[in-house]
Amino acid sequence: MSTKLKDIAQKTGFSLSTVSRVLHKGSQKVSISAETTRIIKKTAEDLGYRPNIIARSLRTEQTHEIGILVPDISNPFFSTIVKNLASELRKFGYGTVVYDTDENTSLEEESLRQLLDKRVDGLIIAAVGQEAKHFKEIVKRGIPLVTLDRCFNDFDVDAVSVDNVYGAMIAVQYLLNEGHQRVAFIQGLPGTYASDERKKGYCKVLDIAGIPIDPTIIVGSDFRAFNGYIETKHLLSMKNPPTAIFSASDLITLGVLEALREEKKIIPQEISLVTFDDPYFTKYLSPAITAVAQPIERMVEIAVNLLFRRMKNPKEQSRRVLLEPSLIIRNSVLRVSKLSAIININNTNS
Amino acid sequence: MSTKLKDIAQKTGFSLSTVSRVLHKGSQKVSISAETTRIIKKTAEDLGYRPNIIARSLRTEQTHEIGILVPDISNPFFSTIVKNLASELRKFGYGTVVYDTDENTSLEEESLRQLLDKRVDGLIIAAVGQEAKHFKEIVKRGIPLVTLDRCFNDFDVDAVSVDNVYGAMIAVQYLLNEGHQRVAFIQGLPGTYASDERKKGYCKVLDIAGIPIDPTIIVGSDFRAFNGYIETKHLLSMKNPPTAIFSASDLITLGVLEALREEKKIIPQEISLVTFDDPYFTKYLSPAITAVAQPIERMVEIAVNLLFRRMKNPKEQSRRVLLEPSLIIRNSVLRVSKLSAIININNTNS
DNA sequence: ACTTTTTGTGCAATCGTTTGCATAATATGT
DNA sequence: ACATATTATGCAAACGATTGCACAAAAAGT
Repeated sequence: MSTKLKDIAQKTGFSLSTVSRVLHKGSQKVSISAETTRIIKKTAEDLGYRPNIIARSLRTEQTHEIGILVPDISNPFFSTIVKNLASELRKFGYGTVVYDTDENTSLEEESLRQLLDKRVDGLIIAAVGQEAKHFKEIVKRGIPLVTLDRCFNDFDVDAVSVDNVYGAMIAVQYLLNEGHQRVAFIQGLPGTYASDERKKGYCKVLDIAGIPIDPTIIVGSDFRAFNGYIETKHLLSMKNPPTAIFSASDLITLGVLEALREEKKIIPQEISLVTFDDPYFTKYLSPAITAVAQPIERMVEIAVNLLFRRMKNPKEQSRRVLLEPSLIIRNSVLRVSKLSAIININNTNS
Repeated sequence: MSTKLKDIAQKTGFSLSTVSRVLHKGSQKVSISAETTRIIKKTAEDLGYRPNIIARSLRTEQTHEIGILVPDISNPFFSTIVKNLASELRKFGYGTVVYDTDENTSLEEESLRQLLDKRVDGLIIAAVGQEAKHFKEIVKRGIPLVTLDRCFNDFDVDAVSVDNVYGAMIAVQYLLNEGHQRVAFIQGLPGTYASDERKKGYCKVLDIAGIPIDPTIIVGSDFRAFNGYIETKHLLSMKNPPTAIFSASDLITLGVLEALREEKKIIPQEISLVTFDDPYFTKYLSPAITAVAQPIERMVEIAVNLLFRRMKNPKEQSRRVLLEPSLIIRNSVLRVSKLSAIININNTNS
């Protein structure tokens, strides 16, 4: 087996405690002679000592692991988040344990239980829905938790997300200003924070512009590509089809693209498109798609920050950080009339 | 704190050992009365007992965790693999610890060390390059290891991968049969198994077809999108540009698409394109891209199988499984002349 | 009725660390 | 020169589980 403290103790003649104290920087309360330190460190090096973190965790009741819960790791938006989280947390000496909840609340509960069984020191989660009772339980138990991207309305917890209402507003505003009057919205899973907020933004702008909201062109039921596909097919088949589509997420947009290709509709000549999320592939498409970009690196950085703050100071008032998304204008929107009534919105969202 | 065995022992009056034996199905060598079992199970339930897996791991020297190493989790090919691995391993009661090596050998070594520190029970890896000495070390130490996707030439270890040579061959064969004479190859990181094998296949078909290999149109230096972008720009600027591009991976292809869009080249009218890998977005593009698809689910299944077999039987002869990829023909290739010399290849790769 | 086997339970060691407390040796202050 | 402070080290008890061994009681075999 691998070397342990005992081996080093035996070889050097020092006690287990002394060896432990030398090799474990933490406990500086006690002093150790320079010579002893040297000898022990050298011996440890020679023997290729690596601490048994399992034993350490058992004793210290800390794992230095952060649990991460995402709805779908194969979605590039989340895999990018996971990648960034891992590298950010690594800087602070923390590892990550990632679970994919498959946009499924019961799998989410199950995964959460597993993470707790693993005794993670904290959690960063992008929740499936608005069902928060299992998470509230966690927080009550004093386990640091930060929500990322997906927020809870009725749960006061550290959170970071993009301002989804505002993001939807700038997208729809842009479409209207280019002269579109009939803009469809393909939403994600109703009940999820991201989807509902985006819908709010969509409605708000139509309202400001004085365009009546037509519920028949607010469609969609989840965040996957197939949803985008099926709803686009449906929208195109209407007697009075929309001239533009605003899509609630990157995957949905993929489905939209597939349907448009099948139906031989040319973007933007025959239909315009704006999407929420700016996955890496949007800029490679022809035409490139106009998109609402989320500052992922910044979100991740803030999430980690909030988490560590919480870990240091468990009693502190919780904070909710909303970041401003930006509209990246590419070539997927047709200007259908000369500018008439330019509408203007301000980001007055809390 | 959470309930532990001791609490249950105290509450029921039985000893720690008895409680442990009831709650831990494993040790069936000893029998326990049905009544006792009932009482203890009920009490455990009531108290919401959850075993401390850290303590358990310390004692049993098993973590029930499998370490996974991938070069880039934000690449959809690998994030799909990770997702599938996690769900497949979960079926067997194993968790996963995922590390992203960022296509970087020294980060790979570092990650490997971390995984060992975590005492994972086995490893499934997609290695960065052909540098295998750190992995050989692992195998010598008796830790079960399976390589996935990326194989080592000079390292006899359980491995599963697609037949990359064959995959490249069917792709290039198809291009030639559609009448292309000048086919460029944009490779990935030279020295990696995947890239080198695909290049072999490319060369082999040209050889069979009697077309001399032009080293100036074998380009590229890594698996990322920017590589595809820059090399496509370069290929298009040649005095004698290729009529078709065969791209070694999905991300490279994204870069190719970006460059083609910038240069206003229409696919397939002005340039044809076939890509290795069949990431989920290929079918959403217009035109849809012809691609060499890898049977990811099958690869994952086999990798997990090999791993468990190895864990059961450490001495067994190692196996290497090569799966057959398939060409998914879509609309990114132009037929440039009527069929003349149809070439035929057989999958005679070992 | 007396061995032998089976069944049910408990004792105590162990896994590899960390850390509060005790203590010996040395240094410092007066 | 003596009291006190500081420095350097070791002892032993945790952390929460698993498991070989011992042993009593009950069942089975003769």
